[in-house]
Amino acid sequence: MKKVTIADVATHADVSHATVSRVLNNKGTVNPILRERVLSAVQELGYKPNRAAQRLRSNTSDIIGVIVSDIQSPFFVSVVRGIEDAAYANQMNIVLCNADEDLHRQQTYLSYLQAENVAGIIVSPTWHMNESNELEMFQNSGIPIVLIDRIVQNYKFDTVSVDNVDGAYTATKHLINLGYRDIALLAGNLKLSTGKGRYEGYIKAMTEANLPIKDEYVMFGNFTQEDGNQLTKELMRQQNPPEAIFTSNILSTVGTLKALREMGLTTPHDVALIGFDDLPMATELTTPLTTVAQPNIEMGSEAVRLLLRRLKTPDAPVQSIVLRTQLVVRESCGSTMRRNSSES
Amino acid sequence: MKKVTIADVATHADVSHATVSRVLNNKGTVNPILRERVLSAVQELGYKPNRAAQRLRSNTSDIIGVIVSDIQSPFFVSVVRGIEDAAYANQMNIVLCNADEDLHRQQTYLSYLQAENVAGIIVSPTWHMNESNELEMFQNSGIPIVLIDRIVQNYKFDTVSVDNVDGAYTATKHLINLGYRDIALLAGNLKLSTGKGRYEGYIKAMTEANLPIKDEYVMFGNFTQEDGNQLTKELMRQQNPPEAIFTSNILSTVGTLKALREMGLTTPHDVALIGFDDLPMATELTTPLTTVAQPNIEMGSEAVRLLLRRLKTPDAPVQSIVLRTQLVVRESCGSTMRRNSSES
DNA sequence: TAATATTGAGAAAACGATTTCTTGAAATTA
DNA sequence: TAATTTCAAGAAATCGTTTTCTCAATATTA
Repeated sequence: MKKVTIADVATHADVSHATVSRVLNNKGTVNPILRERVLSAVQELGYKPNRAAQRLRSNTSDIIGVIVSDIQSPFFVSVVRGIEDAAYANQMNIVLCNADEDLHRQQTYLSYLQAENVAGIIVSPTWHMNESNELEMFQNSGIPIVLIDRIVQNYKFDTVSVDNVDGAYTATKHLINLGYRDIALLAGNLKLSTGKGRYEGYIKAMTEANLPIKDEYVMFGNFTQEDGNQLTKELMRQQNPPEAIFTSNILSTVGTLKALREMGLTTPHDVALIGFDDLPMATELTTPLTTVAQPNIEMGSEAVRLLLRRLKTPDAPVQSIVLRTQLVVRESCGSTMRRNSSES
Repeated sequence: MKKVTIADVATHADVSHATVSRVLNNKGTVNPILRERVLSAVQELGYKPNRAAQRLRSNTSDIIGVIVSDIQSPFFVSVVRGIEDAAYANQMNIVLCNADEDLHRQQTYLSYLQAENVAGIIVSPTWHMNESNELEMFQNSGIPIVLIDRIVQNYKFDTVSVDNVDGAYTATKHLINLGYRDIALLAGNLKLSTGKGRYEGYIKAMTEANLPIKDEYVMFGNFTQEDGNQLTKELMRQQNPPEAIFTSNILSTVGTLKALREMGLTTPHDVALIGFDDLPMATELTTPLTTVAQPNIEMGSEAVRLLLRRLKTPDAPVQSIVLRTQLVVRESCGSTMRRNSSES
């Protein structure tokens, strides 16, 4: 019931508590006999050092704060998995915070983590970010920050991201190669590095192929399932609906899938579909989904690696890791353009 | 750069640090003028109380430890979401630990959380549990534990679970009502309350309908996707494969879905399928999946509620909350038994 | 053997808060 | 006005560690 402290161990082993500390931390030298006494006293009493006291004294923490903008997104789920595994492997723990795409909530968590004096923070900031400068206070706070997935430029933080332009380019190009010309983009918020990069990749592929970029085919949402659903319906209800859709994040893709089903449309028959970021169930869908897959787990572990590196060498130059995406061809784009057959 | 402490605020406001503390915690009485001075000093210096110091002194924590056995399971993802939301609403934070169905890892985390002196722990224990008594030390440790989803009987902890027997009974009954007789069960480990309860519900429904329980139709796995995949293949390769399968957890269901696809079988044509626990993508699958849905989010929030209750009233009687499941009929069981037509 | 170096371990300081103790001043009462 | 109560705020203790300081005992060197 009562908390057992280092003093209890000391009296039980008949030494000073300084000696107990020395034994436990392998600092200094201590007589093997006393060491043995201490060790068995620790064992006997089930002593566990109080982390709060340790943290207060040594001013270090083994906690990594993780702030994601949507804890339920399959993308973040696997990123967090990657972080957790890497953290555990390095005897660190994570406190998981779900900002839920809410700036105020993100602020609350950042402030909390700072007061908590965590070792570092891995954050995928909400898209409201640029409007103010919440991360400012961390610039010189001594608490290192690693940005993951969503990068904001204004700060000198280590970052882990994916080559969004290239991924989107690859996706769009894939559609073009299959013969599609009227290709729609479900874009994300351009304030987001991901939204911006994927938009640019789309533009690049289209212009390179001399295809017109039509305003009515480029829909901007906020990377949510609801937006994906809504915008897809708008898209497909137009007089000339697109032949293909590139949904530029996973939640939009899910929204699109649901919208198409609700409208009684199928892929690739009625419209081709390629998504950004893979889905565990992608192979089991009505039509197995073609996507540009991200190395989610790896993103997580890389973020931890960067964080640990910075903790070890605080003055190392800022590092930005850009991982590559991978095109995973399944069936939702067909093997060639189907427009003619579908219009027959 | 330098950490700003209460002493800094005190000198800046030209008061003692006791006064600063009083202002910040609204304890005792303090002259409005000084209060104002303190408040603006806090503002000016950007002072944030050091949590480690607070925790050490007051011996309280606002952290809830959460240990799940698989951070990537859609089930736990939404449970955690429920926990996170409820925690945030009560100014508490969660540190998320993924035991990954590994007893040693679970132990490490439990020990960590205890040393960390968290306010309480919500845990869904791994199925290796009964073999030893890891939770023993928490019996009188003053750190309340809430068991969620998987219940172990030996301890006097508050629990949140689902009526597994009833849910499985409902699922099996649903299949029986549709005319299926050769109904297979993908059971989980019987050491797990969930595995056991769902097994019992199946048995109950079968015996009640006077249907034989055939050994070759009851497969035991460990609630993993791999087991689901493997066992389904064994099941369907038998001379007389079942007409219907009840997969008793979400990961088995996913495994089964993949197995069926790999074998070129479809639901409900070749075999009917009903799962336990719903899936976000259930409606978008090749055949929309019929399931017994669990109130995942609610389970999470209830667990937090129980924890907070116990923190407030440590001696309240142990409470066990049992939530109900809900049958969600979609298409994977067909609208009636198809055996005859499929054999034509 | 005397002088110095090394070692071992207790005493005490420090980390940054909260809370109790204490005291001087102001306010109330007789 | 003197005695007593109330109040406001500083001084000091406390939480449980880690680490520095200190000093006695032993080992090493000349």
